[in-house]
Parts: sequence; structure tokens; C-alpha cells
Amino acid sequence: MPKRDSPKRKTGRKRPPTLTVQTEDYLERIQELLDRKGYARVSDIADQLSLTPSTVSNMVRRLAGQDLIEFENYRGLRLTSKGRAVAHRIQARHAILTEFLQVLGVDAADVGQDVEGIEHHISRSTLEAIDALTKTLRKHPLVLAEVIKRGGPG
Amino acid sequence: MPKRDSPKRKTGRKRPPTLTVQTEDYLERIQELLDRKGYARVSDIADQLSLTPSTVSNMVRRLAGQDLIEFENYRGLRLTSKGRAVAHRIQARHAILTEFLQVLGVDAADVGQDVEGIEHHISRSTLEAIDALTKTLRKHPLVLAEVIKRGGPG
DNA sequence: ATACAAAGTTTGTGTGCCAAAACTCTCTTA
DNA sequence: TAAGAGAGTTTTGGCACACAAACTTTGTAT
Repeated sequence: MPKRDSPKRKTGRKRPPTLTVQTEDYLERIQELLDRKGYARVSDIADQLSLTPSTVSNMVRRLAGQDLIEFENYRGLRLTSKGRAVAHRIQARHAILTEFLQVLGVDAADVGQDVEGIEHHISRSTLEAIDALTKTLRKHPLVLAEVIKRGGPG
Repeated sequence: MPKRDSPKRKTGRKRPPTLTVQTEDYLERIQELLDRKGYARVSDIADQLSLTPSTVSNMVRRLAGQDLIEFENYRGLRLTSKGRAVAHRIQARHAILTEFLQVLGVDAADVGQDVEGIEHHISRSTLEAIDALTKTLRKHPLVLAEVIKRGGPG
């Protein structure tokens, strides 16, 4: 058996005060509900995220603990400026990525899923590149057509 | 307070027999190690994923439980055809996404991170579109230049 | 063969996220 | 102002992962 390459061992892994994918999802949906209906209740959020109210109720407390929302039992909730910033950032990404996939002709059914999956994992650098790319593609419909006609006529 | 939109409640959320992001990561790295060195030991995997050997040792057992690898204590491990299929799928995505971001001129430092983040969350439809797009862009350097020069000089 | 170092495993602990069930609160509506 | 319905909360439990520490196995050098 050959020797190992490098026996280094991590002691404690990354410690971001937990701004996880879920956290971002919650904030995004809450903001969306506030925009659309003016309020965001536990049940609404639960429906949006396909979670149970108990899950949301607990989670919401954690978000409050991170100063992302303000929250009072049985009363309701609103975003702090910090939470709003996160939500808006994610929403901007959401919009840019959605546009991109739509322009590319990705199946409508997949666009939503994919965007939700990847919007939390993209650097500013990539996001900007994709944004620019989308705009450029719009200006060059012939190039775009070349991309989309891939696979030939169904 | 207004009435709720729809009081429906999910009973049991999605039940994919757990093919999680981590699972895919493990398989991807194991396959990569096998390709590169011909074997994949617990420590190798641990180093690759920046985890401790105990974590990998335990996880590997779970992968075996899902018929993704075959494994014998202290002896070694290999992928099942099922595990290999997953690994290859992820590796293909990895390659396509990496190429795409590189062509777009995304900071090299970000490419790896982003790809690792998103490769687990992309539909076939999107992947094919991106693949086609990358190829098309290569054929149209002027269009590509228009994308990349975004933001102007300095 | 024996002992040692390195690799691997087991065990105990902790965190995050989720759900079910039981309980509490609030808002009607009369 | 007294229910009852429905929203919200708490409690309890569970799974997926991760680590550290203690332990076992394996390969190797002598």
C-alpha cells in the first residue's frame, strides 16, 4: 500500500454564524409574501416552503436570534434591515438566474427548481458574468438561436 | 387578519431514499481518487473533503447501506455500478459547469466553489442548455468578448 | 516474532433541520 | 362574554452529518 498524501486534519470546520441555505430560503419567501400580501404568517411560510408549521415556528425563532427578523409570539413577524438585505440579495440572484435559464429555453418546469437550488451557491463574480451574458444573448438572437436549436427539431 | 390561502398541510415531505449533496460529493471524490490513484482510502477521502477519518468511516458505511459502494472493514472500498453512475453523472456536470464558468471569465478562485455548490442542483435540461451555450460561445469569440469586457476597463 | 506507527474504527456528543402530537392562544360570532 | 375553530407553539423524537477521543487492526521494521 502506498503512503498517504497529506495527513493534515481539520480541527473545526467552517463557522459562519449559520447563514445557511435554509435561512436564505426563509428570508426570501418571507419577503416575497410581504410584497405580495402584506403579511407573512407561519402557515403561509410553511405552505411556501412545504414545511410544517411547527418547523417554521421553531425556525423563525432562530432567525430572530440572528437579528434577521423581529418576531412576537402569536403576533407576527417582520424583517430587520439585515434580514431584508439578505432577502433582496437572494431575490436579485433569483431574478437574474431565472432570466438566464428562460432565455436559454430551459423547460419551464425545471427553471424554478434549478434556480432555487443554485441561487444560494453563486459568487458575485459568476452572477455578474451570467447577467452580462443574458443581456448579450438578447442582443444576438442568431447566436441564441444556435444554442437553442440544439438537439434538432423535436 | 385575512384568511389563509390554503390550509393544506404536507404529511411527509419528500422521501428520496437520501441521495443528498454529501452523498454525491463522497461518490464524486471517491471516483476521482480511483481514477487518479487506483484506490480510495478513508484518509484520502477525508483529505479530499476536509473531513476527519471518523466521519468518513461512518459515512462510508451509510453509502454501503445504500448500495452505492462495497466496503469491507480495514480493507478498502469500491463503487457499485449504482455508485459509479452517480459519480459519473456528477463529474459530467462538474466538467460542463467548470468549462462554462471558465469561458465566461469567472475568477478562477470562484469557479471551483461555485461549481461544487451548484452541480448537485441542476436539471438535465439546464445542463444541456449550458453545454450547448458554452460550445456556441466558443464559436463566437466576438460575442464572448462582449460579455467578458463587461464593467469596462478598470 | 514483536513492537511500533499509521490507518481505520467505535463511541459519545453536538448541531441543524424536520415532523407529529399535544397544548395554548387569538379571533370570531353570537 | 363564552365557546369553538383554527393558527401558532412546545415538546419530543429522529435522521444526517460532523468532530474528538479512545481503541483496534494492519503493515513494517527490526
